[in-house]
Amino acid sequence: MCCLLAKRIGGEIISADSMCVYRYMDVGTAKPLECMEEVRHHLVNLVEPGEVFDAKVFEELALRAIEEIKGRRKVPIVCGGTYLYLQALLYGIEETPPPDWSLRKRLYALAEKKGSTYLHQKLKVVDPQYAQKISSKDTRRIVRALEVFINSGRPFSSFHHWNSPRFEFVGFYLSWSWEELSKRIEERARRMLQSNLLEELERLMQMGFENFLTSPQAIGYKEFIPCIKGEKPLQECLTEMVKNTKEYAKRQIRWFRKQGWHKIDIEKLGVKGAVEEILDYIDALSNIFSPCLKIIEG
RNA sequence: GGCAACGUGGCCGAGUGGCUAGGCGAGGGACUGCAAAUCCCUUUUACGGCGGUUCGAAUCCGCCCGUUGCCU
Repeated sequence: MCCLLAKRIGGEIISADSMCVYRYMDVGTAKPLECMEEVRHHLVNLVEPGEVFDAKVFEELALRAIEEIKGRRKVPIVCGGTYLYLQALLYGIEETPPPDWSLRKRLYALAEKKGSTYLHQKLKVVDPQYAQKISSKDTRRIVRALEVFINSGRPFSSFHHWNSPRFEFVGFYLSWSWEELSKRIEERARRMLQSNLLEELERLMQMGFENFLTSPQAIGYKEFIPCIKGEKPLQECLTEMVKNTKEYAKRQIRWFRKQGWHKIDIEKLGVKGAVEEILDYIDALSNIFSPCLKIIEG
C-alpha cells in the first residue's frame, strides 16, 4: 500500500520496522524486496544482524532521512509497525544516558540471583514514581530505570515529559476484520516456510544469530531455532510463530487505535482503494487546514 | 438388543469425598535508548439430568439421557 502511495505522490519510504533494518533477514521479516526496487527505502538493510540498533538510533536516522527526502522535494512516508520507533520519531526520546550493557549485565545477574522484586524494591527508593508505574516483575524496565539513575544520578521518571509531536503529520493504520487477519497471518507463515525461511535461519545461525542481541527476538526466527536443532517438530514451531504473530498484531492494533489515527478498512477498500482514501483524506484536510499543505508539498 | 468407556466453563484438559488446577482461545491495558521485546489485568458461583448415601458429592450408589467403541 505504501509502495503504491509512494509512487502515486512521489514519496520515499522510511521503514519503521525494528527487524527490517537487519541484513539477511528477508523472508521472515517479509521485507518488501520488489517495492525496494521501485521506490527509495530508508532504514532497511542498514546493519548486520549482530549489530545493536535501537529506538534512539532510529529516531536520529529517520529524522535525517526525512530532511534528505524533503531536500529532494519528495514526500517522506513512514511505514511500519514498530510502534516504539514511531513514537521515538514523532515525540522524541528524552536525553537519558545511553545503554550501558556492562552495567545491565550486572543488574540482570542480580535480578537472577535475588529476584526482580529485589531490584524493584531498590527502584522504589530511588524513583518511587516510576517504580509504582511498572510491575515488580518487569525486569527489563526495572533494569533500565536503575541504569539511568546510576549513570545520571537522576530518577528515570524525571526525564519524562510528553512533548507534542515534533512535526505535523497524518497518521493512518490499516484494519482487517480479526477473522480475515487471523487467516492471513496463518497463510503468511506458511508462505514464509515455502520461501525457504528455514534455510535463511540456518545461514543466520551460522553467523552466530542466537547470541545476537535484538535480531533473534524476531518472530518467525526465534520459534524455529529448536526445530533446526531437531529439538521440536516443525508443526509446533509453526503454531508458536503464528500465535506470537497474532499477539503482536493485537499489540500493534491497540497502539494505533490509541493514537486516534485514521483507520482504513483495507479489507473493504483493497490496496488501491486504501490509497485513494488516503489521498482524499489528505486533500480534504489541506482544504480545511492550510498548514497541512506543507506536509503534502514536503 | 448386549457389553464397555466416557460426559468438567467458548475449546482442550487435570481432579476419586471438603482447601475455587492448568493450558488454549478471547478481551482490556502498560510501555520514554533490546520493542517482532518486556510486563499487568479480566474471562462473575464449570462439572449431562433426576434421585439417593453423607455434616459435606465433579468425585460414592441407582436410574435416565447423550457420545464413542466393540459384539449380535
